[in-house]
Amino acid sequence: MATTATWTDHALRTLEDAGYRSGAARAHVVRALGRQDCCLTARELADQLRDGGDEVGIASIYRALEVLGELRLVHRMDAGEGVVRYEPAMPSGEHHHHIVCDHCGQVAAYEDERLEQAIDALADRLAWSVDRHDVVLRGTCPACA
Amino acid sequence: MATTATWTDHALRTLEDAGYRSGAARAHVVRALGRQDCCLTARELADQLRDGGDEVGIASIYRALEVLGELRLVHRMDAGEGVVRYEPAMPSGEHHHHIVCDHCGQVAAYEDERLEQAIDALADRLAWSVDRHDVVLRGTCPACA
DNA sequence: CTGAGTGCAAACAGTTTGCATTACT
DNA sequence: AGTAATGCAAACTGTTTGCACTCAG
Repeated sequence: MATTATWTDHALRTLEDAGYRSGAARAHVVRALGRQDCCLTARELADQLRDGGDEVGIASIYRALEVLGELRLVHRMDAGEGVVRYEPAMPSGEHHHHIVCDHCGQVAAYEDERLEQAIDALADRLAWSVDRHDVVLRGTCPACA
Repeated sequence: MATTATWTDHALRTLEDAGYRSGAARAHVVRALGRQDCCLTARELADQLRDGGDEVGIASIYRALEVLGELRLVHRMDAGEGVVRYEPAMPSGEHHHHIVCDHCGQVAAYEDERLEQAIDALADRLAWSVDRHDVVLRGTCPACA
């Protein structure tokens, strides 16, 4: 992820601008998220931080993720197996979607412009105001096939 | 749902063909699902059954839903707020997707042919074998706007 | 100094599992 | 008769909350 520093800085600044005080736990969470290139769970985040010597209480991780989600700095994504995954959300709105392997549980990312266009066109047709979307594909990954 | 009886019968027959014995709890779950036109949670299912005088233990409901899911008779869908929703899956493969209101939590269904085509084309391009997909839109419903 | 931020442990909600009982086949 | 299906209650898992303590502003 070429934009690692960019997102981290953007996130920290957005937090400050929104009036949040700076604290160690939240900053660690932000920095760890900035290093990711795809989604991860709260536990995975906790494990990474602990392994990196920056142990953060799980409650603080959830609280940080909640705030980041409200500020639209992270995107919550639900692979559908009872765990929520989180990933940094680019301010540009650029994003990808996920495909999950039914056998090994692996989660991969993909992008597709035509899909985005279809969703935009659909959103215009609906009486709702649509501001986000998730497309989760499921199937079998090449390794499990 | 014009296909209520059809789906219920299809499901009961598929269960029998798969070698499952017929039992009251599972049959009640199947019949209740056959009456739905959109997704509902295990608890909602339990409440409906209880209100209809057919009380079924929550464990049996989950076990029935698990079996039905394996047989591809129900589709699990995750609105992303910590509860799994289930809905009957048509043998034809015909299906719809969902849009969730951020404010009131309402879940509505929609269909879009162009979206399906985009996903089919995308699936062909990927090295994975894709057999299901979910598209969840989020935003604000007309009532909350 | 004051209150936001943090961590721990307890509380919670949804789901799953162990086990004794019931009832298809 | 034998075994799958069921229901209850206990166990589990991921997430949230209450509360005392710390630290940024």
